[in-house]
Amino acid sequence: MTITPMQQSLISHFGEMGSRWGLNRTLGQMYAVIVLTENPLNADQISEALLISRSNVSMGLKELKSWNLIKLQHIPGDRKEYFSAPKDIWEIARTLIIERRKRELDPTLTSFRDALLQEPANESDIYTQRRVQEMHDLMEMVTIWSIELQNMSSDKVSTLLKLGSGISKIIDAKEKFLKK
Amino acid sequence: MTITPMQQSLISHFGEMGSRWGLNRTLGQMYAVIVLTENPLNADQISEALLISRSNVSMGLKELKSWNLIKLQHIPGDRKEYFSAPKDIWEIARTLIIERRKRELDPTLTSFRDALLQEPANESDIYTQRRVQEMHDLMEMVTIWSIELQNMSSDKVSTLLKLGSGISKIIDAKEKFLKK
DNA sequence: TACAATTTTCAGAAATTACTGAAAATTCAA
DNA sequence: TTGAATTTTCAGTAATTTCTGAAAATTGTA
Repeated sequence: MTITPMQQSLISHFGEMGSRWGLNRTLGQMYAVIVLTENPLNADQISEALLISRSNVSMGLKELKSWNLIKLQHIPGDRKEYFSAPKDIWEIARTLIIERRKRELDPTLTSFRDALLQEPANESDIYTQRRVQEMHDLMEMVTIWSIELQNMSSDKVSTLLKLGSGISKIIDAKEKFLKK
Repeated sequence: MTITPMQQSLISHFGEMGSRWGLNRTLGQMYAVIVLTENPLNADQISEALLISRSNVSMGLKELKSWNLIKLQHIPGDRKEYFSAPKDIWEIARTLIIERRKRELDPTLTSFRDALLQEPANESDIYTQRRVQEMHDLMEMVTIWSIELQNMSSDKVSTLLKLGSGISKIIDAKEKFLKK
C-alpha cells in the first residue's frame, strides 16, 4: 500500500473538500484512497496509507457504510474485511445525491411543512409563511428531480448531463409547444 | 425585533442545516432571520434576535456578503447599515449554486486537471488517472450545467424544475431523434 | 477638522468536533 | 467451545472552529 505523489495530492484535496461535501477531512481522504485504488483495501491498509489510527478508520468506514459509498467484500483465505468503491462513477454521484437529499432536503421540507400548518401569530408570521411556502415549493421540485435521477440509469443521466447548454433550447421548444 | 415561535423554530432548523450547507450554525440562523423578515435588519437587531454578540454578527455579515446572499441598504435618517435577502427565492437558489460551484467544484476540477497532466509513476497511477478522468468529465458537465443555470431567468429555471419526471420522456425523445 | 456613531478586527476563551489507545465485543477456524 | 484475529466502542485528549469583549478603524455629520 504505497501512495504515489500524484495520489497523495489528490487525497489531500479530497480531505480539504471533504468537509464541504458534508463529510469531514478524514472521511474525504479515506474515500479518496478507496476510490483511487484499483483493488479493495482493508482497514489496516487505509490506516497505514493515511497515517491515522486504526480506530479512526473503523469509525470512518462505519460512516462511509451509512452513506452507501463503499462495498464490503472478502478475499479468499483472508479474514480481514476489504472495501472498495463502485467502479461506475455515476453510481457514486447518484448515491451522493440521494444521501445528501435525505440529510439536507428531507428534514428541511418537514420543517417547512410544520411551519405552514401553524396558525400565524401576527403580520410578521404571515410574511414568514409566504417565504416558507416559496422555499418549500422550490425544494419539493428539487426533491422530485433528485428522485427522478435516483431511478435513472447511468446512461440516461449521462445523456442528460451532456445536453449541457442544449437544455435551454429544449425548454424553449417545450414552452412554444405549450403555448400553441 | 420580536421573534415568533414559528420563526424561532425555523431559525433553529436553518441553524442545524447551516453547517450542512457549507455555512455554519450561526450563519444559517442569521440568514434565516434575514430571509424570513420582511424589512431590512441592522446588525444590532440580528444580534438581539439571535442572542449573539455584535462582533459575531459583523463576522457573519461579512461572510454572507462574500456569498452574495444579502443586499446592503440604507434607511433615510439612520446611519446604520441594513441588510435584506433577495425577494426572489430563485435568485437566492441561483446564488447558492454559483457560490458552491466556485468553492467546491472549481478547485476540485483544477486539482483533477493537475493530476491528469502528470506523468504516471507506476501502474497504480495509471488506474488513478483513469478514475480522475471520469470524475473530471462528470464534474465538468455539472459545471457547465451550473453556468447554464446561472444565466437562466428565474422563469426558465422554474419551468425546467417543473418538468420533473417529464424530463425522462424528453431524453427518450432526444435519444430516438439522435438514433434516426 | 473634530467627534460621536457605527463597524471591523483580533487575541483569547468557549464550544464543538475529531482522534487515539485501550478495552470490549465479535467473528470464525479448528 | 476455545481462542486468536479482527472489528468496534468509548472515555479522555487533541485539534479545530466559533464566539466574545475590548480596542482599532471607519464613517458621516456638524
